[in-house]
Amino acid sequence: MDAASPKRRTRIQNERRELILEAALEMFSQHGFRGATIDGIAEAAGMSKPNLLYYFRSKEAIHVTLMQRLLETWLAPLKELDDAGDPFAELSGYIRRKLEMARDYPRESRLFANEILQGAPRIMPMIEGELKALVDEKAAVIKGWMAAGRIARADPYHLIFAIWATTQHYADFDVQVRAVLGPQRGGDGRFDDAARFLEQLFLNGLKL
Amino acid sequence: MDAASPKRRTRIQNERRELILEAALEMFSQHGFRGATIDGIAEAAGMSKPNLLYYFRSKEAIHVTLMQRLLETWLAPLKELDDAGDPFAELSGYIRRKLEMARDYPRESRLFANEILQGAPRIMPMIEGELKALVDEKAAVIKGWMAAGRIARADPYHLIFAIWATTQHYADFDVQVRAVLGPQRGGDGRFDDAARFLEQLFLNGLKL
DNA sequence: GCATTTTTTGACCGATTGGACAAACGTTAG
DNA sequence: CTAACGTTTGTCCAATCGGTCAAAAAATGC
Repeated sequence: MDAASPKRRTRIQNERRELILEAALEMFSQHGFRGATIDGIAEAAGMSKPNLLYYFRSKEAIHVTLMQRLLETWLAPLKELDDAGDPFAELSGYIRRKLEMARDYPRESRLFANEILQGAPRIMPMIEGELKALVDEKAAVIKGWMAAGRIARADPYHLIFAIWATTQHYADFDVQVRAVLGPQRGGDGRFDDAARFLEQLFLNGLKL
Repeated sequence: MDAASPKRRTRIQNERRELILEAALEMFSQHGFRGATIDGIAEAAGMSKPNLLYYFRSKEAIHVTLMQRLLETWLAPLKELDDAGDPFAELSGYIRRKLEMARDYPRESRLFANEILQGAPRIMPMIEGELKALVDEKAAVIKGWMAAGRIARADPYHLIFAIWATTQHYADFDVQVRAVLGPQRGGDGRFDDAARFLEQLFLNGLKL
């Protein structure tokens, strides 16, 4: 069986595949799936198009590999939300981790945003599967905190959406954020300002 | 002078241009600028490609027209924020209007999101001009409310970003929201649930 | 060393892209 | 009715798209 056999890869294969995925992340996150081209990715990766297609059989194969990796990174911060911890500390930590991801991995955030914007044609199963399951689980945790009177009552799903939206905004809408804040305030400090604001908004908003 | 002359248009020209813009909104918002094709837009508008190019000289001309219209609609809700009104009522009204726009004009929201995601290559001047000026003005209004001790102190720019992010999320990430909420909770009621949650979050978050 | 396997490339393919053009077709004012 | 103008289309174009293929070049195992 070919398909089931574990893929043995040479040193060069590992290196070149990383190069390609790095270049593809740049292109897909900026232009979307249809907007990105194999020629463009190949050029950015410093190799010829047939050479790229020697390592990935198609454009979609690159995208699939990228999305699979992405989702693991993506779900990690929410997985850390701990039932047994202090609700405010847990939520505060989650917001901080998500904001750090927007700061350190903006291209991954935009890649994800592009896919969802286009109707999630290639990752719908993962959204309805893994992601929904995890959100259901953590929403129940938050609901537990509310029922125990430890934080104010609010819809836990929409709370999670709000955390996603506000944090990812600083990656997905980065050029707008920087343009509106101007040269001074739009500098490196903008993430610290955002962290302070979001901490206040969510923690105050959930006070009893 | 040709460029400066006011464009006189026949009845048919007005009708067909509207048809094209409607079809283009659908395509651009789903696939981005590069991902959308003239052939696709023409087919969706029910006409041949050369016929479409009789009404718009190029793909970019359609996009520019669409973006110009969009920005007016886009800035309207924030423009209504009234210095003289009650701060909580004003902010609450602004959130409600933005959420209604996400519900009623999701394609416009996604068109805007696509453009910003790609680095705003075609509307950067408007972002740095009109949009920044309006945000500066309204941020000053909010700052005034804070200085007067009418709402809690917080960064007004990041407050506006947070309102944008949370409301537009329900248009831009609609498929994800619906998938996570599931068939029952993801129905028509999701916008009412979102409205209730955001009202609580922001108003509680800004209480003194 | 040599034979085998892996890697790289130039040339090429059919399909699609954005757009040009002239000819044909409709509409309408006089 | 007819001339002028507005509208529509079929055909064509060069460029680019995703992808193939055979052959050359480089690395590797012995």
